Amino acid sequence: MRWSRDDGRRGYHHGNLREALIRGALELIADKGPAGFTVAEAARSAGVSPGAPYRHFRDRDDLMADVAGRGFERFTADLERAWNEGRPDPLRAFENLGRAYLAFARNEPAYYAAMFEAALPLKNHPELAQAGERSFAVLRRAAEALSARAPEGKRPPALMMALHVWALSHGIASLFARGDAGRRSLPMSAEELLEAGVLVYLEGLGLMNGVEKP
Amino acid sequence: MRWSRDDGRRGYHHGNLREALIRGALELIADKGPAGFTVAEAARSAGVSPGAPYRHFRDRDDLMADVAGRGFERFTADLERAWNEGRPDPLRAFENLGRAYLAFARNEPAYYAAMFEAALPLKNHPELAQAGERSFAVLRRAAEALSARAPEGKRPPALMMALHVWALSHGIASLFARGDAGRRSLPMSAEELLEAGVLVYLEGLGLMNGVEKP
DNA sequence: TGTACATCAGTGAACGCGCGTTCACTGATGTAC
DNA sequence: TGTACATCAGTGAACGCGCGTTCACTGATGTAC
Repeated sequence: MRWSRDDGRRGYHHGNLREALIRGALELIADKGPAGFTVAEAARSAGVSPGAPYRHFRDRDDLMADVAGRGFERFTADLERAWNEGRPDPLRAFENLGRAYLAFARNEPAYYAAMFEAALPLKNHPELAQAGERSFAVLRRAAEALSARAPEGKRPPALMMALHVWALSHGIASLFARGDAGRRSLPMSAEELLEAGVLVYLEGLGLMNGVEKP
Repeated sequence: MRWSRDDGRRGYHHGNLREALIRGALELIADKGPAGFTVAEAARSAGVSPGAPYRHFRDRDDLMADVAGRGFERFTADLERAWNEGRPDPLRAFENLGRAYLAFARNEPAYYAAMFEAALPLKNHPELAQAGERSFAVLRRAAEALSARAPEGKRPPALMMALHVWALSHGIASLFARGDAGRRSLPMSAEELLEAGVLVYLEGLGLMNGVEKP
């Protein structure tokens, strides 16, 4: 079965309007935030009439949710790649995970904003809530692997660890690493701040025994 | 000098239109977020014509910045009160500070959103940036007092501590304690999550020596 | 290979709406004498 | 105490604008025969 010709030429009419709208939406969100994105302008940026998007999306929220969902998919993939199943060892893999989190927030501010600042009613978008949980699951699995380094009986709860690291990462990302005008300045890089925080936290959990301190 | 009569009756015309507009703006922001707030609706809620607000505020952003600035003032006051100059002891005072942070985010979601989600260009509102720094200064002073508990030479940098705690608090507040539909659910209270995280973090810094663990 | 038909992506005009902001005005209040 | 005047908060109508969404349509493409 073939969806398009082998030379990559687009299909009939506009072709990939759906994709073009998503790309346009991302640019708008990156420029003006989730609230500044409009269907009309996304249509314009795709060179299409204002009614055309409604062939592909029920309404504005539907388009927004699609963007956020794709964001979570990419986010999950990035986090998985960074965690790399705990290689070379859980601690370093965990640090890579943190860096990947901030890198995503920094490099994909539009996706990040759609995912966390669009305030989409999760009840109306269960598939979006699930996509978000898949991202969190990576963090949680990593926390479990790290927790398992501790002697049995002294293992910190992985769910709590994952929540702490998520909150710290999100806090740093939204206070110091976002692209817009509301960003606060910082006397060090967001990545350094996060890495230092995570190391102190793991130390506090007793998970750094036998690891040289930087 | 008297601004109004002793019986509290408002002055001539509307009287405290400025205050009424701020109150209206807060309700709107609480309901629909900073992006959903409009000057027209704030005027309506104050029972006044749509042009009237422009006697008190240059434009929409000016009103928004005023709300955010007041938010920071209250926030600073709440944090100061919770810190209470480090009484009864720095550790407990620090925990009180964390609780006060979350309490503010939870009880004053409109102020909190205006302060952290309105994406006001801080360059155009230097007095707002300063108000934000005064809030942060409370955290920083508290971190300094805590850091001073460690033996000289082993004292962690207070600025870094303050940034970590701020980021963790903000992350928890915006992921789990905000009032709107985008909130994630949580298997424990946001307060418990923050307190546990801060304790682990302080333990990691070696600031919990001689303190009983819960 | 050619033709008739079905499909459906995109058109473009229109709808009702609410916004931010301006402006000449009005009228309640404060004040100088 | 009374009067004339200055002030300025709030009016209400208007502006230009852009939005989300609908709808009858058109025309390019795919497909059945």
